[in-house]
Amino acid sequence: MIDLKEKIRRLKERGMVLTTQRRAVLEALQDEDRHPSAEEIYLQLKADYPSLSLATVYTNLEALVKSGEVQKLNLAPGSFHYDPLPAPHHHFYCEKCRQLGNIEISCPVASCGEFQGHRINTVQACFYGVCASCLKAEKEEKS
Amino acid sequence: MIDLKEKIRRLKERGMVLTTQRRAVLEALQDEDRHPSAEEIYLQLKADYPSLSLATVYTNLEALVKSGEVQKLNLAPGSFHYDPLPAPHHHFYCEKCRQLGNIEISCPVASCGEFQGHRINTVQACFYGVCASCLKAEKEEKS
DNA sequence: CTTCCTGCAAAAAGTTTGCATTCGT
DNA sequence: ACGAATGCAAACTTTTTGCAGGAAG
Repeated sequence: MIDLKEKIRRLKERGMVLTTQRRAVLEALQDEDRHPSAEEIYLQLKADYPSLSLATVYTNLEALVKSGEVQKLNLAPGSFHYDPLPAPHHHFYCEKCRQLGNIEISCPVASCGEFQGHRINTVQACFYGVCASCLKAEKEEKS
Repeated sequence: MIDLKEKIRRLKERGMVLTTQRRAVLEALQDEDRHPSAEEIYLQLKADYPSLSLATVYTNLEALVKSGEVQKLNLAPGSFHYDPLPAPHHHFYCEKCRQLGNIEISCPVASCGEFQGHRINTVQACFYGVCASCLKAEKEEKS
């Protein structure tokens, strides 16, 4: 589970200002199973914060990534997605609805350290295909 | 090992024209350990084919991906890389020299089929860090 | 000779940056 | 009040697309 208050505490500790917009971006990233893109976050928040700028969303996401509170995922073609859990874990990308989410799979790959002479900082694994709910919609469409 | 003649045979079988440029792109992708970006391929070929256009490189790469001869990798931030081996395997990306290559690791993850209700088409896993040769250069720099 | 491909230029999409104004503390 | 963040616009990067001319079979 994601502890928003704890994240905010750490940000303040680092001297970061908690603006309305930054808090909103953090709140948009509260669901640990959904990993939206910058644009998705922007569109979602635009309703409640009409003056919000897309550039601000990008700036804040970058700041949160640099602080280690958010993980930037380079898994979907065309755009980055953002994950509120910064620790490496595996993902699934639906090529139909373009949603990126977690997948529960035990892949005993050493995540960090040294390997074959290379220094490993992080790992990203992603499965690509069609998600369960899109498959269901596909089936109903055919019938 | 990559059999260029076999690839060309399959392309012709599909009714694809073998132009000078398409052959050049295929040849630039002969080294199975290097996975260059479109721009890297373009710059490499530009010396031998001065009239070559970057758009042509992109067009050909897309055609080769669609034919199943080349794999498009979405692992490096900012740009796609292209892999002459279309079967899924794991990669390593050096954050310093920005080279993408293979990594020999046995990760017994079912690559395709069904998983947790999702239809899996392909898998991409990538380790991020600093490669052996960059680490070596780093060490020599310090001394 | 017909179809597909090339090269150019323009467009599109995603992301970053500069700067004056505003907000948080 | 001060430094940091916002919002806007412009710039930048990578990739895609439209189209006239050219090459492959």
